[in-house]
Amino acid sequence: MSNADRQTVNESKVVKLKDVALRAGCSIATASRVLNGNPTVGQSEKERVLAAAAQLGYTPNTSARALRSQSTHLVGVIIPTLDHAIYAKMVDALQERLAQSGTSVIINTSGYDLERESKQAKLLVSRGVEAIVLVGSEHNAEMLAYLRRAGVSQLFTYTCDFGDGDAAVGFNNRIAGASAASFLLGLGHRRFGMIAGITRGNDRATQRREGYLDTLAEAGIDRQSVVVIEAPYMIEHGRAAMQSLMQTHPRPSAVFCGSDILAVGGIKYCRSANIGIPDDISVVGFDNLEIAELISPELTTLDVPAREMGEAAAEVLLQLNAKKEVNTVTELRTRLIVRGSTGPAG
Amino acid sequence: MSNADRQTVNESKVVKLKDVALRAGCSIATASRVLNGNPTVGQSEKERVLAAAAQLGYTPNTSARALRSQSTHLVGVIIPTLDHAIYAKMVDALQERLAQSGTSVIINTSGYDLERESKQAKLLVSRGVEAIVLVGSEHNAEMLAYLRRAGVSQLFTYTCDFGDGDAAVGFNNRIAGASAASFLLGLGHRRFGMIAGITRGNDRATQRREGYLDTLAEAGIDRQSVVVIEAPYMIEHGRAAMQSLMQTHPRPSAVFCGSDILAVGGIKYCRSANIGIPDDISVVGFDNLEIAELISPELTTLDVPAREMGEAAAEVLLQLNAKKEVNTVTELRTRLIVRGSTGPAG
DNA sequence: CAAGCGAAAGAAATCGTTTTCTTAATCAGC
DNA sequence: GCTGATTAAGAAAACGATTTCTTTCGCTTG
Repeated sequence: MSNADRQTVNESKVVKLKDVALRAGCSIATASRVLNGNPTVGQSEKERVLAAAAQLGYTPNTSARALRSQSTHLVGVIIPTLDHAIYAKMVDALQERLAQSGTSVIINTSGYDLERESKQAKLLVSRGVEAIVLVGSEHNAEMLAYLRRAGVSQLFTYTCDFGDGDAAVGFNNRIAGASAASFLLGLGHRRFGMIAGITRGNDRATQRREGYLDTLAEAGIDRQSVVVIEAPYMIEHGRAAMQSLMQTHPRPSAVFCGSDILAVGGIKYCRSANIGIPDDISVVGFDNLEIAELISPELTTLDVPAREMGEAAAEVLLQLNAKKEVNTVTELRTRLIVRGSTGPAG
Repeated sequence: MSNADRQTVNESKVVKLKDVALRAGCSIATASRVLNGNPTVGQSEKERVLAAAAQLGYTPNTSARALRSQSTHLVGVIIPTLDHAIYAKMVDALQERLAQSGTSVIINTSGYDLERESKQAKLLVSRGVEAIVLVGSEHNAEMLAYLRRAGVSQLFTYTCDFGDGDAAVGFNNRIAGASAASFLLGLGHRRFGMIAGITRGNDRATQRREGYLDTLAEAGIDRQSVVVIEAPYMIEHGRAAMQSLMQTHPRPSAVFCGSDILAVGGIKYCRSANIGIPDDISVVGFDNLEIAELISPELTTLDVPAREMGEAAAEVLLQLNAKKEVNTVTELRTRLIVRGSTGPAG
C-alpha cells in the first residue's frame, strides 16, 4: 500500500497504462497486450501486469483507446421521449443487456420531430457511436445517407420494415391495427371511430390506422364513415378527442386508440359524460401499459413487448458489431389482451 | 460538388480536419482554431475554413478531441431503473437540457443495487464523463472516493444532502414523509401503517419512513404500534403488503405508501377485499404519477417534481463544468395533493 | 532607419492507447 | 554447434484532434 502511494510522484492523479507497466516492470506494449487478452505474453508477466493494474486501480482511457483502435463500444439511441413507458422500458432493457458487454448507451430524444432527430444523429456520430437505434422506419433520408456514409449501422425498432436501414426489431403495426378491427367486428360492431396518434412523421401511427381501416373496409365498412381523430399521446388530448368523437352522428359504438394513454383519456371522458363502457361504446387501446389494468373498466389493448424488443435489439447490435450487414428482421408479436372495456355491440 | 467528390482519393471515407485544411488551403492548426472560435485568425481564412467544413460535411472526431483537450462534454447518469416514470421523467428533462449545450448523456441502471452502481460508475469514468448524476445520497464510499480521485464531480438527486458529493438537487424526503403523517393526523387517524420501499441501500425510502414515524411519535403514536412493511416498487408487491397489513390487529386506518405504485397495489387489494377507501382506510401515495389520477378513488399523494429536478440538475452540471466545487443544494418542494383516497378517521 | 513588438499562421509536440515493426532470445533439427 | 524458425517483449508509429512553440511579416517607435 505504501508502495502504491508513492506513485503520486506521477503528478497527475490518474493512473495510466505507463504507470501499470512501470510497476509491473515491463513495456507499455506488453501491459496493453495483457489487458486486452492478447495470448502472446508469458504467464509470469501477465500476472504481474494484472496485479499492478488491480493495485493501482487502473481504468483505461476510453478516448485514447477509441482513437487508436477505431472501436468505441458505444451505441446511440434516439427515441421520441423517455416520458412514455413504452420507450423507457425498451431502453431500460437495451441498456441493461449492452452494459453486460461493456457497451455504453448514449440516449437522445427527438420529441417526435424528425428534424430534431437528424440533429441528434449527427451529434451521436461525432461521438463515435458504432450503431444507432431509431424508432420506426420513417426518417430523414439525408440523415440515413449520412449515417451510412459514416459507417454507422442503423437499427429500426417498433417496426418490421428496415427500408433503408440495416435491421429491424419490432412488430407489424398494420397487423396490430387489423387485429383490433377484427376483434371489434367480431363483437358485432358496425360504427367505428379511431383516436390515432399524430401520423405526420410517425409511420407506426400511420400503419396502425391503415391496418384498422383496411380491415374494416374488407368487412364492408365504408372508409369515409370511420371518423379518425389524431391527437398527441397525452391523457388530456385523448379526453378531448373522445369528446369530439362522441359528438359525431352516427356515434361510433367502437373506438380504437393508438395508445393506452389516449384510450384512458377517452374513458375518463366517457365516465364524466355518463357514457357507459362497454355498454355504450367499446374501447381498445394499444401498448398494454400498467394503467390499462388500473382504469375501470380495465382496458382491452394490444400488448407491445417493449422489454423483449430492447433485449432483442441489444442482441442484434452485438451481432452487427461483429459482422456488419446483418440485414435482418426480428418480428415480435403483439397480442390482444381482452379486458372489460370492450363488449358486444349494443 | 465534383470537387467535393474528388476527396475520395483520401481512401478513408470519413472527413478529417486535415481534409478541411487542405480544401481551405491553410494549416490544420488554423482550421482547428476557426472551428473552435479562436479569435486570432483572419476574416477571409475563417470564411474559407467554415465553407470547406460545411461542404465536406466535417464532423470532428470526439475521441481525438477529448483525448487532447481533456474535456469530453459527457455526463453519466446512474438511476435505479428507467422502468419507473419518476426516473425516466427526470432523465428526459436532463437529457433535453444538456443536449442543447452539446453535452451527451450516458445512462446506466443499477437496479437499486449499490454494488452494481459502483461497477457502472467505473465504466462511466473510463468513458471520460466529467460528472456523474446519482440518485440519493447513500452510496458505496469507495466508489465516491474513486470518483473524487478521478476528478469526476458528483451530483446527487432526489435528496437534499450531498454528504460526500459536490452538489444535490432534490427534495427533503424526511419532510415529505412528515407531511403525510401530519395530514393523516389532522384527519383524526390514530392507527397507522406504512408500505415502504426497500430501505436497504435506499436513503430516500429510509428518510420517508423516518419522517413519517417521527412525526407520528411527536403526536404520541407509539413507534412500535406502526406496522411498516417493505416491498419492492411493484404493484403486485403493494397488493401483497396491503393484504398483510390488513391482517394485523388492530388494523390501521391510515396507510402511507413510499410510492404510488405500492399505493395502487394496495388500493387494488382493498377493492378486491371489499375494504372501503377512504371509509375504512385512508391511503397516501408518493410521486404523483399519472396513475394517481386514474385509479378510483383517485390517490392522495406527494407530488415529486421530477422534470424540474432534471432541468435543475442540468443547470448545476453546466455550472459544475465551468468551475468545479460548486457545493450547492437546490431544494425543490414536494406538495401534498389531496384526492379521494383519504378521509377523516371512521 | 533599425530594433522591437504584435499579430497571424504554420510546424511540431502532445494526449493515452493500440498495433506494427524490430529485436532478442529460445529451441528444434541436421 | 550452427542455422533458421518461432516466440516473447520492447521501440516506435499511428490514431485525429488541440495547443504550444516558432516563424514570418508588417508596423510602430525611439
